[in-house]
Amino acid sequence: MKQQNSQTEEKILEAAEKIFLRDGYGDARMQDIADLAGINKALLHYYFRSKDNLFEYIFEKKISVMFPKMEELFGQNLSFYETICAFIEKYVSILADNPYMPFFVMSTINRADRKDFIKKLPVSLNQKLIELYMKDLSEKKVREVNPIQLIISIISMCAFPFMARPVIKEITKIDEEQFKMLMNFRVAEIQQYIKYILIPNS
Amino acid sequence: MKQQNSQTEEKILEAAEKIFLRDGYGDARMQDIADLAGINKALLHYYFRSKDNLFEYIFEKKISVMFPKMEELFGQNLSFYETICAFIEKYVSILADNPYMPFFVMSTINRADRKDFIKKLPVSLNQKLIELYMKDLSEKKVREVNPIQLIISIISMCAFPFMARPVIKEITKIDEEQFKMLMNFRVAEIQQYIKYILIPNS
DNA sequence: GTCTATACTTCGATAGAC
DNA sequence: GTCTATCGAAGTATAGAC
Repeated sequence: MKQQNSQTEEKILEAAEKIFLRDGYGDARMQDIADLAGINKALLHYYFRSKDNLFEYIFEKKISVMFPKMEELFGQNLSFYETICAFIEKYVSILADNPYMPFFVMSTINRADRKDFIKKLPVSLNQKLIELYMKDLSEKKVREVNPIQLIISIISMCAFPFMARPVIKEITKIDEEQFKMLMNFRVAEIQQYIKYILIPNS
Repeated sequence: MKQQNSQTEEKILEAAEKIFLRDGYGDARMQDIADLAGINKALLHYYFRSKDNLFEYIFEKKISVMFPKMEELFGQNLSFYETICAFIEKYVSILADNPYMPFFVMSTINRADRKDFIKKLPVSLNQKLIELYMKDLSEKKVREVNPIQLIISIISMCAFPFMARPVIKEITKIDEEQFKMLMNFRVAEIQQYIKYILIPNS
C-alpha cells in the first residue's frame, strides 16, 4: 500500500536523523535506527540500499536547513552591522533547535573518507557581505577589521558552544534547560561584542 | 632487553597518538597504529591490553598538554585584559602545534559511551580569572559584560577554526601553510576584539 | 619481545519465506 | 512490504611458536 510505504519511510528517516546526528556516521548503528523506527534491519536496506546511502540522504537534507539563506537578510538594505546582528539571531535560533548539527557536520567533514562532503556544504565566502562591509567602511560607519576573520569569529562564537555543550554543562553545573537559556542570552551578548568591535565610540 | 622495551613502547605511543588524533576512537584502526609503528597488532596488545586502554592513555597524556596551566599567567599580576591576551597567544600557539586536538576532544566527549571522559578534562570555571575581572570592573578599567560568556567566546574563537579547518581551507582556497598564517594573524585580531569589547573608549 | 595464525565479535548486507 | 535467518567483511583480541 502506498500509504504504508511512505509511512514507513517517514519513520525510518526520522529515526535515522536522530541516530546519525547524535552519533555521527561511524558510531551510528543500523540496528539502532531500525529499533527506533520500530522495524528490522532488512527493511532499512529495502528502502535505502546501504548505510552510506541513508547517511548521504540525511546529510543533504539537514545541511540545507543548517545554513540559512543569507539572501533573505539582504532584502531590506540593512547596514553591515545590522545584517550581522540579524544573522546571529537567526543562526543561534536554528542551532538551538538542532544542537547536534555543529558536531554532526564537523565529524562528517573531518572523516578522511568523507572529505568530498565539504563540497556539499552550501557555504561560500559570500562576496555580498564583504562588499557591504567595504561600503560601510568607506563611509567610516565601521572600524577597520579583517572581514574574513570577523565572520569566522562570529560563526565560532555561535556554533562552538553547541559542540562543547557537554563540557559547558559539566563545569557550570547547569542542566539542559539552563543551557538553552544560556544560549538565548548569548545572542544579545554576541551582538553587543560586534557593536563594540565594529562601531566607533560605541 | 629493557632498551628495546621502551623503544617499542615509544614507537607505539607516537603512532597511536597520530592515528587517534586524526581519526578519533571509533574510526581509528589498531592495524593502522601497528603499521605506523612498524610492528604488528599482537605486539600492540602485548604492551597495552586493549584499544580502550591505549586510547585512554593517549587521551590523558594529550589532554594535559592541551589545557595550559593558567596558574603561570597569574604570576606577575597582570590586568584581566592582559591576562586574556596572554592566554589567547599561548592557547592558539598550542593548538597550531596540535591542530587535531579540538576535534579529538569534542569527538571523545560527544560519544555516548565516553561521557565520563569529561571528568578527565582539567578545566574548571577558574574562579581566579573571574575575580580578576570583578576587580578591574570595580575600578572601571573594563566594561560590564558577562565574564562566563566572554570566556566561552574566547575559547570559541581560538578553537573552532581548527575544527572547521577543512571547510575554511576549502572556501577560502588556501593550503595548509596559508592556514597556519591565517591562525597566526588571528591572535592579534582576537586580542583587538577583546580590547574593543573590554576597554572603554578604545 | 616479537611474530604468524586464528579465534571471537560486531555489524552491514542479502537470501528467501510469507 | 515485512520478517527471520544467515552470510561475509572488518576489526579486536588471543594462542602458541620462536
